[in-house]
Amino acid sequence: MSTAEETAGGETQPWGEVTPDAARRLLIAAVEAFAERGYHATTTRDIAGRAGMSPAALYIHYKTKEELLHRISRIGHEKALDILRTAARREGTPAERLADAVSSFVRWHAGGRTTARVVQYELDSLGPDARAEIVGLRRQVNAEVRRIIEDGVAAGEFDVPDVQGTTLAVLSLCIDVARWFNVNGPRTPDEVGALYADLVLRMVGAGR
Amino acid sequence: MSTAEETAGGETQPWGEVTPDAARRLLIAAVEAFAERGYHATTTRDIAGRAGMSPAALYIHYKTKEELLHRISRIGHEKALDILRTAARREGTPAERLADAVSSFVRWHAGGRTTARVVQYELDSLGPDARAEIVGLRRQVNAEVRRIIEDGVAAGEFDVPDVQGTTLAVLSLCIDVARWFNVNGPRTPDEVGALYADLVLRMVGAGR
DNA sequence: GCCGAAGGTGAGCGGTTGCTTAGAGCACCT
DNA sequence: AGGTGCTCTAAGCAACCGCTCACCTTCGGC
Repeated sequence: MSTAEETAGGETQPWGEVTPDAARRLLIAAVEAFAERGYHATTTRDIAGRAGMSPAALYIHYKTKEELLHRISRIGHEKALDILRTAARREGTPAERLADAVSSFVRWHAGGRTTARVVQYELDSLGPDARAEIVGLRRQVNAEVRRIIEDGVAAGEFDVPDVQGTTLAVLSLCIDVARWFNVNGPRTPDEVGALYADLVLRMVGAGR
Repeated sequence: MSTAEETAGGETQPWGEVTPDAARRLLIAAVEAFAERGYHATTTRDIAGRAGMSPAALYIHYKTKEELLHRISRIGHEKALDILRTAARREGTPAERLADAVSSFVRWHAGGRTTARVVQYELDSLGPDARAEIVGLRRQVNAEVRRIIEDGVAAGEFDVPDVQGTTLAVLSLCIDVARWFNVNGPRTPDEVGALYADLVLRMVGAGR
């Protein structure tokens, strides 16, 4: 009851862990603004305004504008990694686990497009230290997908000449959903997830 | 001889059509700056400085900073469309044409990553009118790929349940190369192009 | 030798940026 | 009643932004 992770609306709200209420409102406002206009085109006044506060209130909860992006990026990557881990470590054949990983990963990028956009496309706006931390999380994301593909190859279920290259392509395909997906478009996140899971299984030669 | 399209270095230079020499230098400087820092984080002083000129010189050749981005985006999209058209309209089986289209499209995104990054990821930084024009070019890009896939389906060579969805996925896969490709990484643009052509043929079920 | 057009510069204008400061309001403890 | 944090605001500072303007140089045509 305390930290609900979903709203009735539909978009996931994984910001339950951001504890002072005002800090969470500011962070959600920042996600929306960054997703719409990009990090550099967003002003601290805009963020504070969306949260219904004065510009100075931002600096009570965050040291700089960049710290906001850093927090958003870390929490988002941890959520993405969690989704992949859950799918990768469930029981089932490699094909089932890969399909599960891709469809849920894509659902997250499509359904939470606002968040995913910031998380995936504003990495370069972070300073060196923060970026290094996020790059570490990305390596874990890569490793998780790679492991499923390696398992499939080892089991003789997949036919993949270049495991790392294919891992990169699969992740790239999923991540780019955040760029083109349109909430008012013809497809639901579920449909895109199902389509992409099928395409990825073909890429690894799982349909024999 | 007059408008060489390639340098000995390797990266394509399709800016031969930008006619006053100073205007071309400014435009190339802008491409580099936009690719590194993003449009909004780039200052006109930075662009002019890279071109070895004073900040005011920019406004002799371009009305605004946005006009620079618009020009870059239009020329880049026309080049990308040209690459796809050439591959789509050559003779050969649909599988050969699709592989050709994907590998050359990917080569362009990987080899000219600097340009491709600006072209593909700064669309939202354009104003409404300029964006509308570029969106029109993107629709033509989509149509070109879609036509190859439809031809393959009609010929019985491809097995594709969702033609438009697969078209979107193929384009998305190619475009996202501009985001992750690293010039100092382990793969050459040619290698990525060949890998991706193979993956896409699997996606459309062309390997029987 | 003079001229006008074209390309370039140094200085700077109005506006906006990220961020700071001084202080107000308010719940809570003793 | 008086102190003590905590949250938030109004005002504003120094720096920087896109862009302009008055002026200088170069150069082909006559």
